[in-house]
Amino acid sequence: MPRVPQQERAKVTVNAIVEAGFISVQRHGMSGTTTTHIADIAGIGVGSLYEYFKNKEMIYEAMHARFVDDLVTMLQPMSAVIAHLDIVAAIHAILGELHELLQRQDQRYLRYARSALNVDLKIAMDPVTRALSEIIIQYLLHNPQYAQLRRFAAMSYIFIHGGMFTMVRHLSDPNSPISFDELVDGLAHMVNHYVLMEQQLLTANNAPA
Amino acid sequence: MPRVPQQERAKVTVNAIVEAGFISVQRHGMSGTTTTHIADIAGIGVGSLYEYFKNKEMIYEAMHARFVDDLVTMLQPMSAVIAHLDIVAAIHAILGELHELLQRQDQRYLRYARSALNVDLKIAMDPVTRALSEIIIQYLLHNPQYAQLRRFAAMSYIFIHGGMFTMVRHLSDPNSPISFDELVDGLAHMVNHYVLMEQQLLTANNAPA
Amino acid sequence: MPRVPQQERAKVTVNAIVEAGFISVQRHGMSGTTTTHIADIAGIGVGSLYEYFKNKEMIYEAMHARFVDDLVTMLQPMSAVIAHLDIVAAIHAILGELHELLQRQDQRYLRYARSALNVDLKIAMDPVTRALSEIIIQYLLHNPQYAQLRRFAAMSYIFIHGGMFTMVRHLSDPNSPISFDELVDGLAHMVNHYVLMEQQLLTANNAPA
Amino acid sequence: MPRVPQQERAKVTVNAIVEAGFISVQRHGMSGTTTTHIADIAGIGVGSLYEYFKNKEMIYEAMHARFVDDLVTMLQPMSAVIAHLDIVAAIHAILGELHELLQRQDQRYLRYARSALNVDLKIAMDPVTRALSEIIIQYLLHNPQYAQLRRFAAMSYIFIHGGMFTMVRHLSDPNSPISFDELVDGLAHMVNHYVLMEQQLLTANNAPA
DNA sequence: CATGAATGAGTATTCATTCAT
DNA sequence: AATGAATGAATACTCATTCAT
Repeated sequence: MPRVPQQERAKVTVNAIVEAGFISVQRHGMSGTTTTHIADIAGIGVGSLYEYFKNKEMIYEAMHARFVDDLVTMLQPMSAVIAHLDIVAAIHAILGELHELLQRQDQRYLRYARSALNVDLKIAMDPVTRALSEIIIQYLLHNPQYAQLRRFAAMSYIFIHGGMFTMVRHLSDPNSPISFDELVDGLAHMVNHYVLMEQQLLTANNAPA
Repeated sequence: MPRVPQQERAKVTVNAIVEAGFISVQRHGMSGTTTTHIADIAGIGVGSLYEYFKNKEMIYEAMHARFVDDLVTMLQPMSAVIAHLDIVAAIHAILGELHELLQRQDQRYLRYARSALNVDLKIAMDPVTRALSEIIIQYLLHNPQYAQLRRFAAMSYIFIHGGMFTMVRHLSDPNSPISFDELVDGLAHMVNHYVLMEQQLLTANNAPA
Repeated sequence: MPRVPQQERAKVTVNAIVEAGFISVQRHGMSGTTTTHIADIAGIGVGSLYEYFKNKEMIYEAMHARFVDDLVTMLQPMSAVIAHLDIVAAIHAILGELHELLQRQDQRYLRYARSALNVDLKIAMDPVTRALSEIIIQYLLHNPQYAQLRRFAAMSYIFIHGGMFTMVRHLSDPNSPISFDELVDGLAHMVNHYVLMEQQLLTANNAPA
Repeated sequence: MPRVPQQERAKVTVNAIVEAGFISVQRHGMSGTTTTHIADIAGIGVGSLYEYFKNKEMIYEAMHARFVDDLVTMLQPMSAVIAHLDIVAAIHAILGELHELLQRQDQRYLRYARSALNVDLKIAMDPVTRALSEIIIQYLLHNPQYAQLRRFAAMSYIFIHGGMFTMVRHLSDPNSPISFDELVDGLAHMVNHYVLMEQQLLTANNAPA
């Protein structure tokens, strides 16, 4: 029965375990990661893992929570800045930050995402979705001309899931036929053109005087 | 040492093994699949697996090849029909076929893709990319007005990877916030609007003579 | 190094540990009992167990001593009363008390005996044997007609071990073919008939003068 | 999923595992027995245990079945002989055989019973009870004078459980206050006197006309 | 060709015991 | 005295792979 970390020392240990989890996935992949690996990297005994985590699965959950948390932490403060950019620049900004996050610490999160983005895992991306929605809402408040887009939910879903996956895949693919900048530029214009065209169509529909 | 199947009987066995692989992944998931499962389902002894495949990994490779092959086989004949459709209808047609393929045989391929589409596996999607390119080329020959799109490679990459992943994820997600039709419609209009806007911009650039 | 409890507080703790031992065996069985369980129930830290007991085994020993002690404490005062009963009533009295002891505190001792009465444990039943002997001696002093029974030691041994085991087993067996009263009655008459018959035989042997 | 042994070789292995189980319990006690011990003694790999037994528990079950089976096999043919003996001789005969069975192969079964007779284990002694009942019935057919004993079920229960346990305990106790012969003699006369006295009482009740 | 029994290195998990605070 | 975090040896069980028949 995993204990709730009460002492400061314990919190340090819990943190070390999660860190070690990322490092192990980085080194051995997710299915190649063993509890012994994690314990060794964390510099603790195997038994200690089970002081704080019911089982290996719970360590992965904690890792995922950390990942999502860092994603959200990265996204939240961007809202204010992004609202004043045009769509292409805004997406460049967001994906640039994401890129930096994934590359951080020798691609720790990229390696993790590569294994975890397997659709099997019931990855709760909800907090990320919510953080992005918040950004979009702020954006729309500053750019009301985009306010009546159709297919809003679907396009968000596609952008979040497809965009994330494509980016992780691209960053992991040494033989990609396109450059990273081309990918980001593509995603940005994909959104931009969609929005522009929608706006145009809506205007045309409303104008018919 | 796995032999190359020379007799007809051997080909039948190899086929049975690959089939059994899909069925096992369907039943137990990829990480829950064992060589014994596969052998049992295929109706042969475990030892026999190794007559035709060097190891388990090779069976997965064969399964992937089969999957890609079926994807390509599905795509190729669509070329002719699609060329005469508008973009939205064309994408609906393609994704509809893909949907049917993934649902086939009690979601055999969907279950497989769910496990396999994690970025870890060096899934060679090249043949699929090539088949799609062929469709697009045929499309452009019939619709020369779209011929000078910018970011062609990037958009293909995004569409193939992001689209595929989003679709598999959506089909596997019981709590998706959008319907399948909304997803397909979203993907179709994403492409359509991009193309229309590009065309408009290009026309504008070329006109002002 | 376990200290001998000198302070009052320490005695309280030792007692709490032994109590906790019984409760844990009751809840989790003997092989399911861990030092952590015991410490938690006793409301102390694991480390503290080792202040008073060299190891887990010693806790079990203390529990056994307590059990035997309570058995003896129960038996001793019965001597006076029993001496005035006939054999059947006497045995009913003794087994009735034993029954009550085993049922006490939600079958605390019954659960313990169930695990402990396996022959592996070198359970020292000597004090119990001695207490019973004392009862019998008192009984014989008041009932001199039974004084020259043959096989006295063997019958005591059989009664103490076999009787105890059978009773614990019966109380633990939900599907026993006989009722508890039948069991007690059986044990009582087993002894009674033996004694009566012996007496008869002895009288016959001594009489023919 | 343990396979059903089909080849002759497999049956030999299954047998070797059960044998090894007894030997390991003999050497290390039941709780000291590990799957590795058993495999080593059986001269096979650990994995092979699990080819034929779902888990360690199932091995113990097989051992118990073997033990009960040997007990029954020992008892069954005694019926004919015993019917012609007086009660004391009959019980001596039965316990003598039991003694021999427990001593066999360096006390293999004795050591097993010592651990297994723990009341915790839901040891199904039913077949043994049935075999003994058969003996008793045959005995009564030849000795109709004993036919109307009261407390028949209870006395059988006491004799089987208490007698068995007492015997195993005695054989395992180096400091027993009585000899084995005294024990057997005690059990025999316990039954004999009970029966004699019952007969006497019944006769007295029926006679007084 | 085919088999399936045998294998054993590898894995997650437990728990009595220690010891720094 | 008391604690509880840390430990790591030990354990049951799995499964890809081999090889004698």
